[in-house]
Amino acid sequence: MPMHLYDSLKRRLVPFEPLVPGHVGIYVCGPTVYSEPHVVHARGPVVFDVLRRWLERQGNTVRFVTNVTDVGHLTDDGDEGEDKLAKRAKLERLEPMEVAEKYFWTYFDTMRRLGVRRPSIVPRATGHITEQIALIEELIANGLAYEAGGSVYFDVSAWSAYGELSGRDPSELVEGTRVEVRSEKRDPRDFALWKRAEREHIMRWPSPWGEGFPGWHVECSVMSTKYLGDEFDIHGGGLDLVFPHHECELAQARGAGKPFARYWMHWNMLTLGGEKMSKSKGHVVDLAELLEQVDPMVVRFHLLRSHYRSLSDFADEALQASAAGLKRLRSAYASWPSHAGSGTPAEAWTTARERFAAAMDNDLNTPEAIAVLFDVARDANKARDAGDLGCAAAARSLFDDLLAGVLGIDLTGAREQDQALLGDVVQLLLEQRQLARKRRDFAAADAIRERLADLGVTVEDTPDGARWRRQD
RNA sequence: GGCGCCGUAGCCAAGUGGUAAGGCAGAGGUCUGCAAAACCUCCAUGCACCGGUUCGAAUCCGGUCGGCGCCUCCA
Repeated sequence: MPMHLYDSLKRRLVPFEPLVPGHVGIYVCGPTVYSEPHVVHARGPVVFDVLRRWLERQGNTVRFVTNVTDVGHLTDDGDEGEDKLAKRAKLERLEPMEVAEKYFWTYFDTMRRLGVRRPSIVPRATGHITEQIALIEELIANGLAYEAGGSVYFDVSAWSAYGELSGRDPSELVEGTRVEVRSEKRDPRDFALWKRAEREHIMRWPSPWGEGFPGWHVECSVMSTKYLGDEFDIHGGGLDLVFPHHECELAQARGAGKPFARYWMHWNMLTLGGEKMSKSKGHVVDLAELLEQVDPMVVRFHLLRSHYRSLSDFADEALQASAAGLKRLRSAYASWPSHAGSGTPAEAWTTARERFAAAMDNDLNTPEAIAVLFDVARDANKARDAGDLGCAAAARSLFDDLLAGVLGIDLTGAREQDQALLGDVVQLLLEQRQLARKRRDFAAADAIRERLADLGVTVEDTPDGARWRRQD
């Protein structure tokens, strides 16, 4: 039974088969690096990080490409408004590239805290201007784009498939009240591939049509196919990118003769008290602030506790429930022995592993996979209490494998805390022992030293007080 | 106006034709000097509502009500 994924283009669950067996190419639309990351930026990276880990575990080599937009993304709509980077640069009195650098690293540092591994390649729009110009020239040659006043537009009327991804009828798009009319465009539905740079525009490159800058959608068509091939496996993004961004990407790529993505995946929005989090409405949770209050792993765990195609609510109560649940899994894990003395061998959890795999293979159903782990926790605690340490140890390696390895939930953090705690606890015992020595209760003092020695902690009395170390 | 999604216990959240996962919170119990943790038991005769199809529906169809998203920048 192969993995099944929901394909947004086909609008149904389909078996996933990589174009080249054993190799998977994934392209995910990354952020426009012009401001601090919000929680909304975390869902896609976390979900795709898990997808990547799961595919690799099936023996695939995954090339994971996430772009970073650093030019061409305008504040208002596709064709008017200021460039987001340029606007921010003015505000902060920085070079646009400085703005991009700053938020680029903030973004990836934050993602790393959430356990998101670095992409294989992180292409930037400004680094692929020549490729974008080449694609635009090809579209013009194919009769799908035209130049007007130093700008180039995609001719939607010439591409009948336009609307296939978002399920829109191109002829009805005109009816939309908010499709603006701009004189140099032949049709209000047309979108910019290349924009003429006005005199004051600070981000500009030479092109066959004069100085200008690329439209927002072109970069993804170009960079995905450059690094993954004209046809590649998975293209991902937020649900709100389906239209117009992905629709336009698809039209541009196919219009240039590229088969493009074979599977489209879109994650759903985050809500706060039932309302969609929206950057433009200021209704968002700042990630840095949130991470001061909760363990990054709680955020990751909470995101995975709902299916990626469902809404996920970040209300405080919901987040706290995740924190409490994760705490239970971690403390259970910490209570299990790391190596089996005797008892049930590793195949004790075969069924659990199968259930976990079935959930993951079913369109990455992480909530169900997590439910399996809670079942394991309960059963392993029971085994532990019954003295079946082999079974508990096997559960521990299962957690290492699935909770840490596949879902990317860090369990060593708990281990480091345990290490710190060990020191404090030994110190406490030494204080009690010192009190015993003071009242000349040497039997008690010696008992403490011997019991610690049994546990592998050597105590040595020195003129400066007691010292301890682990015997390894 | 067009397209689409959703409505499952106090909260979060799976399940998409075979008789309601899991988590949090809550109640009772075992254990315990008392707690905590852990474990056990309980916690939706019902999945917004009304019809229909079916041997059988939370799941399919129709309608009603309610919430939301996209059609502008957003992940």
